[in-house]
Amino acid sequence: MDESADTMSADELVSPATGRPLTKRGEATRRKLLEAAEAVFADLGYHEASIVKITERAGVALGTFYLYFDSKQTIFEALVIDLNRRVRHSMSESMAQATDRIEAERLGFEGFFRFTAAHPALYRVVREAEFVSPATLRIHYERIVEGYRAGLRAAQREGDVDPALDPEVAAWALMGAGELIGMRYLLWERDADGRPPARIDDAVIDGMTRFIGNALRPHTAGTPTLMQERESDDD
Amino acid sequence: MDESADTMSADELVSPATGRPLTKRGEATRRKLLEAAEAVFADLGYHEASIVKITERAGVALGTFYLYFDSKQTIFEALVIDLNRRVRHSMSESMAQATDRIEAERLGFEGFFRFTAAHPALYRVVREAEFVSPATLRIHYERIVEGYRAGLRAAQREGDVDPALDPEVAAWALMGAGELIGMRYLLWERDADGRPPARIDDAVIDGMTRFIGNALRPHTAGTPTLMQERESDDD
Amino acid sequence: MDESADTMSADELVSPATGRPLTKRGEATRRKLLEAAEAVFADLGYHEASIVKITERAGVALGTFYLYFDSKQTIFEALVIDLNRRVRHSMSESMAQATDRIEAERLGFEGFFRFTAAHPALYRVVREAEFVSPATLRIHYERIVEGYRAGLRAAQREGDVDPALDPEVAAWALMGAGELIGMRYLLWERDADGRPPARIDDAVIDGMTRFIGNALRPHTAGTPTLMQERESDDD
Amino acid sequence: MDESADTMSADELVSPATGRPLTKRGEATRRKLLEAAEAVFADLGYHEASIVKITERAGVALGTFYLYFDSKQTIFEALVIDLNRRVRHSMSESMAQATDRIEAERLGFEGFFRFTAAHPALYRVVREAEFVSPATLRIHYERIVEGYRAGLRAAQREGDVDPALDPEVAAWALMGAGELIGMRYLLWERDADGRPPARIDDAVIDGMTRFIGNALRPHTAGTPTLMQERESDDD
DNA sequence: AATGAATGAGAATTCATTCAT
DNA sequence: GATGAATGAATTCTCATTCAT
Repeated sequence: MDESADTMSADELVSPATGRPLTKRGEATRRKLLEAAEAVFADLGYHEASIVKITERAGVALGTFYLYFDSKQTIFEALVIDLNRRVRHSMSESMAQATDRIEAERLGFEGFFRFTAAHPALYRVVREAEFVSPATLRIHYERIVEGYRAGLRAAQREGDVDPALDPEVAAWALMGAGELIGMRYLLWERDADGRPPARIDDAVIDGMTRFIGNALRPHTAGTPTLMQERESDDD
Repeated sequence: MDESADTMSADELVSPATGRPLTKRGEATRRKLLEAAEAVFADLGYHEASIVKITERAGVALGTFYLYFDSKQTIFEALVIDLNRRVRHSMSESMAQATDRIEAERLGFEGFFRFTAAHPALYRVVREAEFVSPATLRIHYERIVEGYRAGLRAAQREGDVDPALDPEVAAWALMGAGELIGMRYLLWERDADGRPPARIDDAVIDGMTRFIGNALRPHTAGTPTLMQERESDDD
Repeated sequence: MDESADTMSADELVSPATGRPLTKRGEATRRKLLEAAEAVFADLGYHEASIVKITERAGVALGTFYLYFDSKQTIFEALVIDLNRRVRHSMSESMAQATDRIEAERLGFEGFFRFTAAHPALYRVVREAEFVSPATLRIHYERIVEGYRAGLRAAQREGDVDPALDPEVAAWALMGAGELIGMRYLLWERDADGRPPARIDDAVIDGMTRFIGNALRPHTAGTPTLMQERESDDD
Repeated sequence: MDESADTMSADELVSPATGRPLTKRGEATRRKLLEAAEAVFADLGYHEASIVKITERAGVALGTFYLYFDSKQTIFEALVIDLNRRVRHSMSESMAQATDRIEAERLGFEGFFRFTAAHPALYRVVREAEFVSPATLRIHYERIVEGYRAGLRAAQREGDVDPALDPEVAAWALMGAGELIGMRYLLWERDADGRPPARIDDAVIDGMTRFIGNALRPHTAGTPTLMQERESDDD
């Protein structure tokens, strides 16, 4: 997996202290910190992690941290954005193999699962953003949904996906389904030796595929009319 | 909504300090603490919350806390378990109205959304358990999945749900879908006045209903065969 | 000198943390902290002083500090107000011995000098307030000026002090004169052994007395007309 | 006011790093640093000021600072000495206008007030020296007192000033009086718009003039005898 | 001469938990 | 049962100073 090729989007990095662009040496140190932060947050979660632990792991002095990041929260956010880029990269690489639209969606999941399996602890980092930096989590989800939605729309135009589906709603539903499946069968699962699995069990993948296929594929007849009887239910 | 009838499962409460069962007065204090904790955790999240804030809100002295709970984590766990009970109550109450199996699933979602809408900040508490007490979150999810799975199995036996679906996998997928939809359209959404909506927009509910209906309903022909060509993909 | 009788004005002390009134034990601890702070600020000045040093000197744990004071600045301010009370006490005790109005003013200085000589390092604390908490320094000066001004007014009514003097301006001038004399001849002066003097040299007291006497006493004739030629001089 | 003509006494400046005399370019950089330091110390006070802020304001790199000054304290001291020169310049320029001895003293005050009014924040810098570099503050005060004392002595010889006054003591008293009046009526005073006044109110100047005139002028008869009854008062 | 990255000691502050009353 | 004072480890962040380039 080469998604970690570059660790950070490089658009004009500047020192938060001086506001000046980084020198080459500075950029290298910044990268060391980001990599250390990734490891530490994955091991300990956001709240157990500390800046000392990050700088120790990066092999730099404590004060150096503040040359590159304003706070623990700042580096966390940078990391989430970076991880988002890498997950999407893994997903789109996977989807590129697809021969049809629905298969593409399925392969998107596989790319997602592959990333999660390769960095089991890391995906936890992303989810913790809900409690650390909600705005950043929104960005993460919205960027993924955006890809899904575009794919679903295109598939609807070509008749591969049920035209009655709302692509936005379906995209959020699919992402949620994928996350929980990933959490349940990758992060919680342990094999006989107590180790996390390298990939999701085939049976689960089959189940997931069927579920997605059902949900998305166009249906000829007898389609749902249930919602007609929805009445205004309140508490 | 009467799901808050009793705030805590009451099976033989004992003081963690003395190990003795609680007196009536003791039970009242314990309940006050739990209610205060609910409010404080909802307002501030787990890490910003503090024992002093909880005891202040409960109107008891700091030391009193440790008469009833071992630690901040303990009371948090008690709260999550309690919330789980209340969410499931809301769901099953809703499902009881259903006239058919698939509608029951849809109504389950509505019960879930209703609870979330009524206590927007509270459901955040449950999700935060992933980072505070993962074991407790598993319990929460598993209890919900259990209900789903049983429902799906029964529906499959009666031919209302696609027999090819794995009920366990489908249950996790559905729950994930529901959570993300809830988060997106209840917790993040704001109306014109910047207030969270009391309920999910009808169009979204329709979209969700279609999605679920598709995913679950039995399909006569041309069913997915895509997975046959799944090959061992690695990193 | 008994001006240190009570170390703190006692009007309803409350914990800054809980806002509740202090118990007897709490008040004792608070006093210990205040006394330690007095010593530490006097030894080291505001910026070299630290909360650890204060609590170590007080013999309490670091965290205890925050049960009684919000910050280093807060305890400093409390101390300045307290010292102000004690200086004024020393001054008014001294003035009570006077047999005439002008002598009273002179004795006021002596009371001030006596306090400064008894706590040489301490008066530095008060002056440092200019840079730490200007508002508190204003309070300090204004309280002293208030006393002066009242005394001068009364003396003017009885014909003991030049009726042409502005009592407010004269009060500030006198206070400034006293402070600098005190600084020069008490805080800077060292005797043969390098020790600060216990009192100001008589010759200086005489000089000061003459200066004050001149400045305040009514003058029969040839009084100043200098200001007539003051013209609007600007930069 | 041209007192800022040269910002630093120029007797053979050398680099503290190399010990070598400064080049022309070096002197320019040194001056930039000193001017920046003046602004930063005035804005923030000694402790809030930082070397980075000074170098940023000067538009040079952080490391450059140590080419010209040994430490933060060093540059502060250099600044105080410089300000002292400028205050005295302002005072003597003012005194040169006087037609008699006592008026000269009054005009000295006006020069002092004019400087303070023109650089309200700056005079604070000088006073802060008491806590940063007491030795430097002594130099500052002693240089001013020296001028006063000489003036008073000359005036006494010519019979313009009370011969019974101790010129040294009177000088310190006058300086203290001037400082507090300046602080009270220039630095604390705010006009209707909340802005510091450009000059001291005439009434205050009049009051001050009367005070000084009284204190210094020779008095024909009935002069103070109060001090004869001074007895050794101790604690 | 000038640069700016790196350093690390030191500061203030928080808070879960204990325990004597 | 209830109280609330005391504890102290741990955390984040600042900044004067050094030094390799």
